[in-house]
Amino acid sequence: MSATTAFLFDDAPPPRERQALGPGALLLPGFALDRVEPLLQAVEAVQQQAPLRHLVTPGGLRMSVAMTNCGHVGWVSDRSGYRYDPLDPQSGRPWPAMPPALQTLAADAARAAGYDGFAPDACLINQYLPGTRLSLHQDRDERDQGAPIVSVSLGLPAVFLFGGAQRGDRVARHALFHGDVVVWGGASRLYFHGIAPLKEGSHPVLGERRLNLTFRKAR
DNA sequence: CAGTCTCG
DNA sequence: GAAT
Repeated sequence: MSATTAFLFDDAPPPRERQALGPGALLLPGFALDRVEPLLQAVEAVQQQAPLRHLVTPGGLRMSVAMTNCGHVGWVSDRSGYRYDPLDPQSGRPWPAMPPALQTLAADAARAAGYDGFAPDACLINQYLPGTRLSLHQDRDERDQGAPIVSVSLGLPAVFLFGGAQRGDRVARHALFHGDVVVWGGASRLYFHGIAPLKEGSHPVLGERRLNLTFRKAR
């Protein structure tokens, strides 16, 4: 048996190596794994100040993802459109500050993907329950579109949809697991992306849900 | 407008 | 591609 096919018969999954998803886009498998506990503790603290809630699109439709934010600004959607807001519309107070554990992870992951000096001012926290999806979209509400996007997956696995610059471009599907980080910038900064409906399941740490942390430099 | 939806 |  060759070394490259041995994994087919092992108990352990094959090693997952970093993978280019597009020009300037990289999947870093397990990059956040050794920091999960501090990350979850930080997220818990944020949620306590700014609870997860379902936003409404400009068309008036309720998003299936439950969201909250931390950092200087937070991404919000309502009947008037999308925007980054320094205040949590639900409380009228500023979003919780971005915990150092989150800021550091985002900067480290960006650097590992070739983006030095990433200093996010916004962290969107998305909770997916089974059935939750996020339709194909672009991240284009950031004033600073030179900075990359850093996305951290925790809990249940998901299928990441990664297309191209045009909505009609071919869409690739990539499995994302607990601890994975995806970074995209440069030529793929405005690429369409999304999450397929989450499959049922239970994760040993997070239970029947997936958390996604998305870091942006909005201004 | 459209981070959703549905039809073909 | 329509919708709100």
